[in-house]
Amino acid sequence: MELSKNFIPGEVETKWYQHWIDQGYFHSVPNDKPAYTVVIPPPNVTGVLHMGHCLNNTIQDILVRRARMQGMNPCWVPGTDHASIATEAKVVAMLRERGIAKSSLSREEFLSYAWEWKEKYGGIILQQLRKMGCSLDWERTSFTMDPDYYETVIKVFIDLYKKGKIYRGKRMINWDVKAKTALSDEEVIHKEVNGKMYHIRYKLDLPGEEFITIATVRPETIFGDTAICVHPKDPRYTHLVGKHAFVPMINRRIPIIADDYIEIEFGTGALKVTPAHDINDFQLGQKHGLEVIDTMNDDGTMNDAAPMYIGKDRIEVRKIIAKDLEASGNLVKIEDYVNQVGFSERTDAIVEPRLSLQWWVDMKQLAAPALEKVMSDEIHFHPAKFKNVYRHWMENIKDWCISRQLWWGHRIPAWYDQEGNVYVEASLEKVHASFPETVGKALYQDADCLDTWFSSWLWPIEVFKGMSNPNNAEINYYYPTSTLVTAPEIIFFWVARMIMAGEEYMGKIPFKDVYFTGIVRDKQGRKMSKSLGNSPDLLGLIDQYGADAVRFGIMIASPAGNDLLFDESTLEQGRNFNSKLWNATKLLKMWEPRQSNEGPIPEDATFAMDWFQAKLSATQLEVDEMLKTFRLSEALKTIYGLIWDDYCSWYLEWIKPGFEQPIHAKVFEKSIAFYDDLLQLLHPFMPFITEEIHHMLKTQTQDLCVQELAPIGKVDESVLHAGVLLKNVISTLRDARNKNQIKPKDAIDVHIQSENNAAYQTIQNILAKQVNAKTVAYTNAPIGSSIVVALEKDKFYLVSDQAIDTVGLKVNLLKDLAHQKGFLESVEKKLANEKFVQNAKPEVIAIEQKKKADALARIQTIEESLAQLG
RNA sequence: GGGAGCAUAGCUCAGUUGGUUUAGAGCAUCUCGUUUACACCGAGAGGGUCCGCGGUUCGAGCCCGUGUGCUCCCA
Repeated sequence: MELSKNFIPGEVETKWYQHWIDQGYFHSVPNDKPAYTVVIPPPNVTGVLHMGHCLNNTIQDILVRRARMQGMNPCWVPGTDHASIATEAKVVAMLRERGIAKSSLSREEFLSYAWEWKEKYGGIILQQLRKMGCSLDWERTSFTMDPDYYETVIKVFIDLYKKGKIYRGKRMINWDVKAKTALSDEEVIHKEVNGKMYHIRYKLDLPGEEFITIATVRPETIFGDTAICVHPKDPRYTHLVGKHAFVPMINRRIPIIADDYIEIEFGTGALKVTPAHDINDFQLGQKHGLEVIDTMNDDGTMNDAAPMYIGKDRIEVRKIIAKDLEASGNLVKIEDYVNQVGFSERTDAIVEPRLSLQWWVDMKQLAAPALEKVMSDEIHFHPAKFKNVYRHWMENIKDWCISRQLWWGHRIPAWYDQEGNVYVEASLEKVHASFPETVGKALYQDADCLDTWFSSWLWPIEVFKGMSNPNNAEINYYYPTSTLVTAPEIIFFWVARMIMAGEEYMGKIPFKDVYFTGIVRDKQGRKMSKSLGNSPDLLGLIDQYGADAVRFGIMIASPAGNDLLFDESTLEQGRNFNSKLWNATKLLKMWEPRQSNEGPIPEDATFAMDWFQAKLSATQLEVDEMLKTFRLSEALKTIYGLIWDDYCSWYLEWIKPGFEQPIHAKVFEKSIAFYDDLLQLLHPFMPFITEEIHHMLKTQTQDLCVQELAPIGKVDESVLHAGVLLKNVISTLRDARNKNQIKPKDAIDVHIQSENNAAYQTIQNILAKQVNAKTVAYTNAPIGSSIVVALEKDKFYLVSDQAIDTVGLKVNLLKDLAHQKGFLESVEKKLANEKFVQNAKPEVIAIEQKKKADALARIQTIEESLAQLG
């Protein structure tokens, strides 16, 4: 069979993915094997695959495929999140394009559009995950608004309400003026913005023309001012405390109060207090019993509290009012000022602090056990540094605002009567049943939906119907899940809350390990974003390089716990690795028909096989340890080196028969077996090409995907050391050839001067092949007119037809000598230090003494070689 | 303002309880090479006052203090 020049991924990927699905390899049912459960962080139902998903899901797939090979019963559950704000925003935008305003639709009409849209576009992302090779159990695909999931969310709301952990209250919330909804603190992104600081003077209610000047970045909110506050010890203002001033333009009279919250140095030292529009002012207002005047509508425009600007957007008003204040003589000055402004994560609108009646979860009690589980390492965080972040947040936890003024989501199960009484039940019928006094009354349901995360926090439980069908066989088998792989950005949104829900509703942690991936950034370290246009098209990259290469590229550049600087060159490296694997296959296939059973296995081939076996076992152990500790990138690097360097560059060259010569059948079979082991080791990282080659090597009884790992063999350390020696000799002699400009084609004669010839005899054929030597001989005395090379205590004389560059040789030897002498000196100094000899452990001293002996021997060898050069 | 983390080769990173040859890998760079697996390749080389300063120790990339720079989280 003639193989194509290079590996062509496209067809192979489609073929194997379909085959794996057809065989049902990814579908899990409870059995007597240990479960390895992973629930996907559900992407937004409207989402498309980006680099972050690629990293995150590649990692999950590696863990899941590895578990499958380890004989566990892996179950990786796919699904999507209804993502209320993001999805509703997309549907609104879609409707607007069709000329339909959301406000013209009833709730039911809007939701039918939303569902239609979800059915059409939702889940594209799940298709894309197949392209990457993810071994998800598609029969378990879940959605946070599936009927039983929906009921569960409602049930949890009612339960927490009845336990007194959910309440309704008027609080300052973050208001998204574009989406017209409340946001949780976590949904607000603070950015530095270049703004202005306006100094505005307020006329005092005193005889004469006296003023007090305040500094603010938000002059448009002056209509909501209900006090001016100064520091009680600020000598500039003490005489004014208790007096009054007038708000410019509307001339409303407000008190001047004192509070040590004020920073004397900041601005003018006098603060305008606007309780309706600033969280700190609100608290100050509460403390001092100030009035709250809301000056804005829910879309961010001014209301009738700001009579001259009604209906104008607050940002626009900021510019206009500056001019108007100037005209009225109240504007003292404007300075440039950089401040932090909150933006909505979803709509990027500037968030307005707003006083509003919302639903809240009391977090204090929920947080305590969830904190403990992580601090005690019952749940392991990888990397552990995130424990600090988690603790800090949990210890300062604030109540969770869970109502959103949206239609797409789980509608809050609360009904109100005309008197404003609240009845919380799953349906109107149940309200009537539980509260007979409501029968016959006009009740209306809360119009709001719940925060998306109020459903996501039940994900590891409800994908197995753990709430809607408690104690079913699946939840009992799969829960707690094994590993959660997610971004550190959602540690509070999601991870912390899942732990709380797990404790509250299952009495158990939801997962044992949490692996936090890095954030994917571009080469310059910038976050990937639509606006920067630095987010590559993932499917395009898969087409270009192949899914395996993309997986390789993203994993090799992804150190545990660090951000990943995405650079297409690592994908190239992945593609090159594909080629390497492909070419090694070609070589083996070329040898296949040349097998021979005649005679014993050559001694050098035996050595090569023993050595690679030892190397393979040693590396398998290493990789095992790395994967256990989630050092995936390191594991991949190690496997990469094992295949490319040890197997291809060394092993295959060592056993390679001469031109058109036969290969011993036993050696061939062993080489195929080694290669298959390597493919298996690599499979979780690069599933497609490994499965393909696995089947090319020979007729297989089993797919690689489900092949269990064989126990790891014993590591023969002495063979390993012999291999290191051989490699060193080869490299050293090749270097000498290079430095002396001996052409690769010119064969040389090698004479070895060693006290241990036996060590070289088994490997001399390999040595000859690798350094292109006609002969390898042993000697007790220097060989004239040769190139001398020293390695440890042994000397090698290379005889060639080429002229010898004795000058160059000498330079190198002298350099080496200087290095060795310097080293010897440092060792001797250490050994001469009495305190060292007294305090250091005996092993350490022994090592130092060996270092000294080795260095002395080496110096002697070099000096002899130099003497011979004359 | 509060908290956390990071600083090792041009780049991205390893470096496990302080001692395992005066620091390792991959990529990039340079030199040589088209010898039937592979130029998406092979062989080889160069490249680092381990951020500065101070301390503990017989001994510090690793521990302590301090300074500087960067990143993230919270307000």
